[in-house]
Amino acid sequence: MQKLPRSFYDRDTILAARELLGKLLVHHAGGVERIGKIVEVEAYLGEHDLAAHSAKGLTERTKVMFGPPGHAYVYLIYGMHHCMNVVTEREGHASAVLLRAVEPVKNIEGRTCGPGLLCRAMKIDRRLNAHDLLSADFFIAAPDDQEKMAIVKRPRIGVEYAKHWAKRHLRFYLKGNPFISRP
DNA sequence: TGCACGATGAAC
DNA sequence: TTCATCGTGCAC
Repeated sequence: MQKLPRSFYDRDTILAARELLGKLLVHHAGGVERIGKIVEVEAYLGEHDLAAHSAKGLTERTKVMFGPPGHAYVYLIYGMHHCMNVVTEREGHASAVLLRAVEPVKNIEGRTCGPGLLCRAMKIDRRLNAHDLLSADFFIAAPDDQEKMAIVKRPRIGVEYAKHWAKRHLRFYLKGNPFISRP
């Protein structure tokens, strides 16, 4: 298991999103190490992407997306669910990758097939917002034995308001994986 | 200071 | 299809 370097995040968001599939999300909390394999993601490309939170510009909430790559952007949605993103590209370019589903690997209880569910199962909440993913307690790593899997491209979920951006295939998941949030 | 509205999930 | 529930962003 090899922790991903800063350079993994400091590049094209679509490329980073696709390569995050199959990687391991690791969170140490309360003396417990929880690990999930990332199987579904969505790319949010920056201020010009009408589906991205950063389309509203630099605000208190979105400032993490404008920050340096390799940090977590965690927010509360619908007043009750948390969503976890990985900030990508150079500082000032407000892009990120939303983690939509993971496959349980270690110490995972409950379902993980959805952005809110995976945060609940891995004990991720807003306290981890802006957390550096090159830290010791919260990071993403490449497994020692990652097999090459076919990737499916689909439109993103729940962003119908984003005009033509809603049609773009910026959702990626591992073909045939049973933990995908929706087909 | 008030208010409309979600990058969701679960129930009906 | 409906609803729970609250932080954020923007209008007043």
